[in-house]
Amino acid sequence: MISSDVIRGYNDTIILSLLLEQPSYGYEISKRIRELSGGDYIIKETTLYSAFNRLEQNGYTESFYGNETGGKRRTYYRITEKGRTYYQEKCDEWHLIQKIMKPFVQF
Amino acid sequence: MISSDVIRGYNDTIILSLLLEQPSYGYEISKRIRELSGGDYIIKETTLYSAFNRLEQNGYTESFYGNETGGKRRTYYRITEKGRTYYQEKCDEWHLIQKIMKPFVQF
DNA sequence: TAAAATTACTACGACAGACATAGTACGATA
DNA sequence: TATCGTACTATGTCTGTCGTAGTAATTTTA
Repeated sequence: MISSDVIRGYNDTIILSLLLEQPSYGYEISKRIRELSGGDYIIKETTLYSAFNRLEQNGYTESFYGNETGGKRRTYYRITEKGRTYYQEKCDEWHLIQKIMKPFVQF
Repeated sequence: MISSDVIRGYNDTIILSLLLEQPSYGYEISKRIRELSGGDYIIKETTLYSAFNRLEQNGYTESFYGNETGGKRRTYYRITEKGRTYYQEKCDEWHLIQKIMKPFVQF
C-alpha cells in the first residue's frame, strides 16, 4: 500500500544515492544530477537546499565544513546509517510504484 | 526537462487510462484501480473525486448521468480528444521519469 | 424487519514538497 | 571593473493529497 504522493519525495532519494558514493555538497550534487540524467533533470536550487535541510532534520545525513582555504566555505553532507536504510526503503517503494503504474501507461 | 512534481499528478493519468476503455464512474474506477494494482494501490475517495473535477475543468473528460432507474444517480465520465492527447503526453513523461530515476535507484 | 454494509458522493481544512523570486557574499576570469 | 560561477538563505505561493465528517439511497444479512 503506497501513498500517491510519490516522486515529489524522490529528490531526497536521488541526493542520498549520490551521497552513498561519497560526501558531497550542493553544487556538486546539482551537477551530478544534471549529468546522470543526461540533462533531462535539473534540480532547482531551492528544492535542493530544502531537501538538504529535511534530510539532516530526519537524521539521514550529517553535515560538516570542508577545509577549503579562503573562499566561501562549503557545507558537505555525509549519509548516515539511518539514511542508508531510508534509501533502500525508497528504492523498494520506487520499484513498487513502477509495477503499480505499468497497467495504466502505454508502451 | 521534467518537473520533480511527479506521481502526485499521476492519478489523473491512471483514471484517464481506464476511461480510455469505456466511460465509467467513481466506484467502478476505484475498484479497477485496486484490482489492476493487485491491491497495492487504493485511491482515496477525496483524491478520486477531486481528480474528476480537475479532469473535467481541464476539458479532459465530460460527464453525464447514467440511466439507472431509481437509486442514487451516478455521474459517468467519458474521455475527450483533449484527454487522450494529455494521456499520451503523460505516458511519455512517465517513461522519461523512469529513465531519469534509473541511475539513482538500486536494482 | 431492523441494522449494517455498500454505493455515491460533497465540503472543509491541513499539510508538505516544489518552486518563483529575490537577495547576500565571495572568488575567478575577461 | 564587470560579469560569471559558486554557495547559499529567506519568504511566500501553489497544488495535489488526504484526514475528517456528513448526507443519502440501496442492498445485504442477522
